[in-house]
Amino acid sequence: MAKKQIKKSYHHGHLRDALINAALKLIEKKGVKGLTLREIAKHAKVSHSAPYRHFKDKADLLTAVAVEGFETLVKETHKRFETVSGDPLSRFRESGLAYIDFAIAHPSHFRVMFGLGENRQQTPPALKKASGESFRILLDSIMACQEKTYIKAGDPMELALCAWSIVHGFATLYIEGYIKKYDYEGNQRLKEMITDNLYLGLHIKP
Amino acid sequence: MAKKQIKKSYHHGHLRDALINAALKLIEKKGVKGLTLREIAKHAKVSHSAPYRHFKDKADLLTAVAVEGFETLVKETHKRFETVSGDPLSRFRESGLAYIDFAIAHPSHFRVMFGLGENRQQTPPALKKASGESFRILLDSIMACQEKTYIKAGDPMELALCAWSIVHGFATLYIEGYIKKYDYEGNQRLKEMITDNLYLGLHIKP
DNA sequence: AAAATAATGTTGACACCGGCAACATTATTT
DNA sequence: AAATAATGTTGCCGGTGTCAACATTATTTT
Repeated sequence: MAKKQIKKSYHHGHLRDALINAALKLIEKKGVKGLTLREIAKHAKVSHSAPYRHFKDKADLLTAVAVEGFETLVKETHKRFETVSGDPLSRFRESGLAYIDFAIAHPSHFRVMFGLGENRQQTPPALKKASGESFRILLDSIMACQEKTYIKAGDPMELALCAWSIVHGFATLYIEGYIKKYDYEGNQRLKEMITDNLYLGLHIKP
Repeated sequence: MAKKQIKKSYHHGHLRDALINAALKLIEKKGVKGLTLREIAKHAKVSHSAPYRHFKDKADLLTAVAVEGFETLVKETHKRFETVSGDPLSRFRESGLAYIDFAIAHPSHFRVMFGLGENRQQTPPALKKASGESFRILLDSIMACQEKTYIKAGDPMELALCAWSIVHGFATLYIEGYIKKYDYEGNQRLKEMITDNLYLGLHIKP
């Protein structure tokens, strides 16, 4: 509720969040490549050097944006769980579809979430945590499915990795333009086919 | 064979290729992000503006690098086909493993091959063609498998997309550091598990 | 063969970018 | 009230992509 302050003071008050939001807006509009620290600062109505009081450098800001992405992905996935039966298999399936839909809805944001690697020595802890929580959803639903023998036995970690791979691969190929021949309904079908093929691979009973 | 010329002339002779090679070397060493047009030119012993006689801009050069990547991927896949039985199922499997191994062996190059999308209006024709030839391998082996009823019936295009998705997703997640807990042998196992899970999804007979 | 033209490479400039240091202003602690 | 920390600004630096103007060489035309 400390949001509607009249901005008159020298200090901004919520600059860190404002910068992340500005970055998000600019990313959606102009993509990651054209994203500039100075333009972000300008949008937050602050000088070009101000961001350095809140972020070590540009990559650090982008890491925060990526974290934000994983967090909203988790939120949206949970929201979609409520629109579907409590059956663990339905949840498993829904988590994959939510992942793909998120990527398609926010391609640039999605790229930031995964396009930071770039010879990085190691993943920043905040990012590791956020992405881990997203992965956790997949892992949990797989284990729940295993308990009901919907999914074959085996290291759930590895099975989850397989599941993640297929939805991530599809999402990536889609937003990079390698899957285009199908209109929206066609893609809807494709998405389902992907999860179905995966299920066949992990299923016990058809 | 026109390669061993004494370089003394004002004109370079093979500058286009030289630039692509220089870019490849620099990409392997310093990653995509740190890649600079001026440094590429310097490595090719040419002024910072010379590349513009052969490429429209930096993105155009990177597109050429991406094309080169798909071409060598195709070559390496064919090479590996010779190390394996002529059975279409073995070839199908080998094409997936070759894809993953290529990405792991040349992560930066792989990123260039897929990291250009970035709100691109449409894929450049040369890139579309090169990537299409790579996809063609997958498509052909799937159709060959279908003829022998190794793989279930259905639009081979969609099945190939599923196969591509899973290996591409795994490769991407691996090089971005999201799959790290396993040493090399472990990953070998994982790679095989991925293709195996995929096969179970596409198989007719176990 | 000479001249005209095209292709290819160089130099120098421009605006912009990320990042840093030095300084200004405001919050917080002592 | 004074000292200190936090936060924001200004000005600068080297480096980058790109372009225009110019230089040199290759190719085509006459």
